Amino acid sequence: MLSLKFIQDNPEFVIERLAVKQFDAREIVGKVIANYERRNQTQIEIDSLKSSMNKISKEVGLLLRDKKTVEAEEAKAKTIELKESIKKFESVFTAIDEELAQLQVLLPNLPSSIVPEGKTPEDNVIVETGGEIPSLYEGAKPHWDLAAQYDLIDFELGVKITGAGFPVYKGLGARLQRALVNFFLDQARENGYLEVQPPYVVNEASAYGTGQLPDKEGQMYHCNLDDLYLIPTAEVPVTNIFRDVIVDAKDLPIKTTAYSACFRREAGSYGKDVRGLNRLHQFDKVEIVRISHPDKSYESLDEMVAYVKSLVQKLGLPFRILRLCGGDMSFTSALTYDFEVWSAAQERWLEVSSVSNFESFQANRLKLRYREEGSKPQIAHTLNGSALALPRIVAAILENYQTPEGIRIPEILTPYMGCEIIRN
RNA sequence: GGAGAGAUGGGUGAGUGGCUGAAACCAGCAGUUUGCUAAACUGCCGUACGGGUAACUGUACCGGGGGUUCGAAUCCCCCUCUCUCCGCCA
Repeated sequence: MLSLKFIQDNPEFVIERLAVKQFDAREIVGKVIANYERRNQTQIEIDSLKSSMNKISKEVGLLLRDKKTVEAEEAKAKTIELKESIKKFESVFTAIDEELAQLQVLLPNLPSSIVPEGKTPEDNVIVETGGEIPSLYEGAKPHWDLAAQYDLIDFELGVKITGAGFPVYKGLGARLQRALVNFFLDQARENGYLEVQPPYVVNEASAYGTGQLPDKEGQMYHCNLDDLYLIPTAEVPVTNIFRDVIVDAKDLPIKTTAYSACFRREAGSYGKDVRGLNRLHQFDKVEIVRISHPDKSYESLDEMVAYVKSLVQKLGLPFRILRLCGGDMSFTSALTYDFEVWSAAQERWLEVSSVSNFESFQANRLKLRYREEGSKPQIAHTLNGSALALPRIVAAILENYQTPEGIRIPEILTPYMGCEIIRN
């Protein structure tokens, strides 16, 4: 979330930047500033009343010690009125503060200066394309047919066990999952990311910390009995490692990676683009997360984009990188690059990664700070990216690498797969 | 699931109503001493929100919330979490 002070100091800037995200912030910014000022005024009142109160209490203590009972009683009497005023002002303060907090979470993050104007995905800017779009042979199939033909993925079995969107991977299909996860983790490690294995279930504080709560509540599976949430991405537990933490500036950037299963309800997305592996309720993903110095976060973002690019290139998949326009960006992001790979049989681009700089937006909520030698703690910047999400990568591999003889395995994966081609 | 214990600053840990934002020790930082290292000694060493150009200063915070009291880390109530033992179990 944006800091109150920043909003107060730069109201016009906030409004102008949020317009790029197609968000009209005028009313909220006005209310935030008004409430913030009222809150501070109230705090001044309360603090001075409490200060008087503390003084009197101290006096009473001293008087009683000296056995001056009468004077002590007189002093006590003076507190009655003070106490009431404090109570009154405090309830006002609490009300204002709560309203302020509610308003504050309504404001999205400001898009960075290079975010393109625009409302829909059509307005995203293609910043790079690479790889060669394969021309398939006559009779080439979409991945869901290939998955069935080679008995790699059983969607119906998943329906029986759980429901739609929970496929069962079998044989070389299962092995391909494991191969990709291992490949991605090995690459991340070689690039200096610390591998962690986080919980797949998080508490409310964590879900709030990364911004899933309060607004995206319906997108997560919730375990009622224990009031815990299934993670929609490893970003949640991994970023929350740093909640309420003050890190040493010289340790920045902190680079962390994690594999996890991801669980998403995908409420309201039925019917469109949900065939096969295109949209699942449970899928595997390797995530990279960085904590950066504010002056270096865009450098970090560039490195992460370059890293993700190296992955799709090593897999030999045709890709393009998009800089998301204001209207297509997430609530929390300041700048996002999406990676898409070409799915040759579906003849469409599939999003496989999203790499974002959140600047201080998440860190503010997380109270994630860094300390420069000898100075006060400052809010850090957080970034994350998928590196990569498996299902659509699998879809693209199956489709792009299919031949009449079988599905070839990208060379880089053959050590992990133990074979070069998937045949019947 | 049953029984018990506990939650204090970066760590260990003292503190049962007032001069305690919190002893002591360890770690850390700065300095003195020293041929180097080590040791010893001295000082510093929490966070947040306010006010102030600033020096500085007010308030809050001892798991969270409420209560008693002139005054709460300390007493009372509720909640959460952690640990130990037993049971069950990968």
